[in-house]
Amino acid sequence: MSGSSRELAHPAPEDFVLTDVLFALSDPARLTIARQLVNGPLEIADCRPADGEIPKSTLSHHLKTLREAGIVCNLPNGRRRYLHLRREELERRFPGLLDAVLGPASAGRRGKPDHSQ
Amino acid sequence: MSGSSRELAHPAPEDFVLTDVLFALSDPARLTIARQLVNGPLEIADCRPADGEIPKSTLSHHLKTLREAGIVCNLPNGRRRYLHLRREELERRFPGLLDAVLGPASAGRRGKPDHSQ
DNA sequence: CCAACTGTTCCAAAATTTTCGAACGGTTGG
DNA sequence: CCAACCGTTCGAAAATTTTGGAACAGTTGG
Repeated sequence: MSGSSRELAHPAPEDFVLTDVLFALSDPARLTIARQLVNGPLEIADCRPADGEIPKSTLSHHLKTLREAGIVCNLPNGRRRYLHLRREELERRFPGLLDAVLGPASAGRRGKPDHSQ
Repeated sequence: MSGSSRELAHPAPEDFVLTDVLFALSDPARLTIARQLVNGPLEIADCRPADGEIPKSTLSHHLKTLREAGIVCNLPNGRRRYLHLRREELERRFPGLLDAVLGPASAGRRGKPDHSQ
């Protein structure tokens, strides 16, 4: 009845490390995931790019990187999970960072030119 | 006589890729270098951390990563070189990003806790 | 109860990044 | 002119990250 499948560890805001946050967001796939959360929480299955192109273990690893950096919170919800941005906490720790990063729609990919804007 | 040793390639602002910028700044050594440039241009030799702990080829690679991301401009100056932040261009392309990243003095290192602030 | 479902963790291979010695290439002090 | 300098590039080894299949662990619909 209590909503507790497996609670994952989330760092406290004072333990957020700037370079870890930047690193987590420096991957196109992870940045895309973070951008999808701007409009509110999402179930993990709904964070997938297109079809089911990306293996679930790979997605899970990306989510772990985002979670350990303090960017997202991953909460159990029945047999699913909810993912949401830790906006307030990130804003307090690194003012302006999230807005600057998630604002532009130019994710791009390392090594390949980006023409999305 | 003309100040031209070897001109390095610098990307145009419209070619800056956000993930590349974030990646370049996600390394503690590179973030530190970028922070040292906030107060104005520096000769490369003056960007060194402490003594001469870091090999020059390693430093050069970090500078290359920063340069190719569009974060710094590396200009020949006699037999030395000047390094400076591309502030205006970065600000135009990714408003608020540089201020958010270079402002806090919490570089930290991946894996190790940071207590600098 | 239990089969199906969701998503994490384990493990190992592939890819990328980091590091640094050595070689090289302009530039200039003397 | 040329030896010393500064810093980049080359090349290869070490370290880290990325990827994904397989196993595992809650949760719940029927």
